[in-house]
Amino acid sequence: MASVQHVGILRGMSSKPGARPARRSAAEPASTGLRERILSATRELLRERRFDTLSVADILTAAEVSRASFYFYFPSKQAVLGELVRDAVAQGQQAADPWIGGSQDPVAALRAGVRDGARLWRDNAGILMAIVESQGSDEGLRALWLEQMDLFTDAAAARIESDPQVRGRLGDMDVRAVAASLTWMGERLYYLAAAGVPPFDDERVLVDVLTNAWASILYGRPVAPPNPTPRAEQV
Amino acid sequence: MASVQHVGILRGMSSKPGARPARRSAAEPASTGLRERILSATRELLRERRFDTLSVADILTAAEVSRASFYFYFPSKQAVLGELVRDAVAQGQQAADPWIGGSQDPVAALRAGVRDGARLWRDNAGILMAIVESQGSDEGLRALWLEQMDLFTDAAAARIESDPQVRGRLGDMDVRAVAASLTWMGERLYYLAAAGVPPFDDERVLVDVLTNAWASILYGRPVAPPNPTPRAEQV
DNA sequence: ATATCGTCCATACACCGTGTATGGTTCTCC
DNA sequence: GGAGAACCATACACGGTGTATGGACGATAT
Repeated sequence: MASVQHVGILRGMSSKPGARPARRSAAEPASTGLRERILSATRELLRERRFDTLSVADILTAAEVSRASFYFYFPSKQAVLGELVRDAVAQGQQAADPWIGGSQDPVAALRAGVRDGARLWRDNAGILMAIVESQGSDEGLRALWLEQMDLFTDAAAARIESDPQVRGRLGDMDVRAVAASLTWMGERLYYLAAAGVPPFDDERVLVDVLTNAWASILYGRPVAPPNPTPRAEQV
Repeated sequence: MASVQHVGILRGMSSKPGARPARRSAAEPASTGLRERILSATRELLRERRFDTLSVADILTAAEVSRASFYFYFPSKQAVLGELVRDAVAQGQQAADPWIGGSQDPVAALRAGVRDGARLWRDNAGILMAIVESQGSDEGLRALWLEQMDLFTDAAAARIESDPQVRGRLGDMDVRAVAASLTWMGERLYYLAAAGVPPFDDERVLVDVLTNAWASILYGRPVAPPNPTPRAEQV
């Protein structure tokens, strides 16, 4: 029944009905475009509340926008979230694929990538948690998220393919599948960290574990954390 | 605002208001207890529909039960799901922790455990998908799921601790964290498989990848799939 | 046998959230 | 000075949830 519509959501995100705002004569330097107001109000609300506890009415109040205006710019609450997600992911796109530049030590580069991911999630916790949680309720958001994860997977898979060492280690295993599993493991752990679930709420633990997993699977070596808190010295 | 209530959900699941049903004089051998009817009707509906597209009204129709009766047995739709989840997990509890009995080859045992997990998810796809997806909307279900995952994590952590080989390999890494990451990676991949997301919708790929991940992280060795479809021979 | 309790049903209702519709205002640009 | 863009207030239809209310029937207790 609820199946093939919803295409509008992805569209609705970039459709700007008009370009220039106007009104509010002289008074109230309150703001620029309502559209932006809605976006940032939502972003702000998401910092303290879960997406599903948020009603359009809440956003309306926070953004000081009328109901009619809201629905003029966005087809739904979900569309707003969709745009926020795209923004967040795009913003941290370079942080996207692990081992960015060809650093000398691949594991160190890997760790840096993982850490970037952690920061991205920390800075956009509410938004990213929201879309992960909306997987079950909204077709459009589900598709959007799968799409984003696919990008990450592509990057990882390409990296794996390009490294004969790693590629060989994986034998006749499905490379894309391995890449995808790594991506999704990250997604899950970052989410749990954002949700405050121990032990992942400790960023150091999170990064260690994730880095170790990637390194073990790809390079076959366990990773001693580079900054051992329990054990001092030894830079 | 929505914070500290909801304790009732976990309670509500096991509270059987009465024990023996009665009514329906002679006609309609239709059924036994309404409670069971509700449960299995929901289970059945979940086989084709996502939980959030399900209304109590739908369940009512499917179970041929009145609204009043429903709320007599369950405080909410979520409570029904909660009970279904408990049942499902308990049913496959033995399949719960990987490497069950002390099989000779630890990796083979691991693979068997992973496969059991896959089956559990296949048999209860709708229910398990539902609870994963409800993480964002319901406090009670979130707690329930975290609790279940904790059980799995406990089992894995205990196993790790008991094996000096593995324990040593992990160095000064947080063992529970590693165990938890393995658990959650599984949760994610099983979920994606159930949702039909490639490449995990292929059970063989799923099992291979997961087994390889566990083996790589714990035993430091990549795993060649035991039943290579691409390459024949070599039992 | 009658009271009462537990199981169940039908129906109705209060409440809240969503998305749409209507009609009106003010500003800009042609 | 008229068209139209960018807004606002309000109201409403719709659908879902959870809570009555009132009543029927069978079982058990008195």
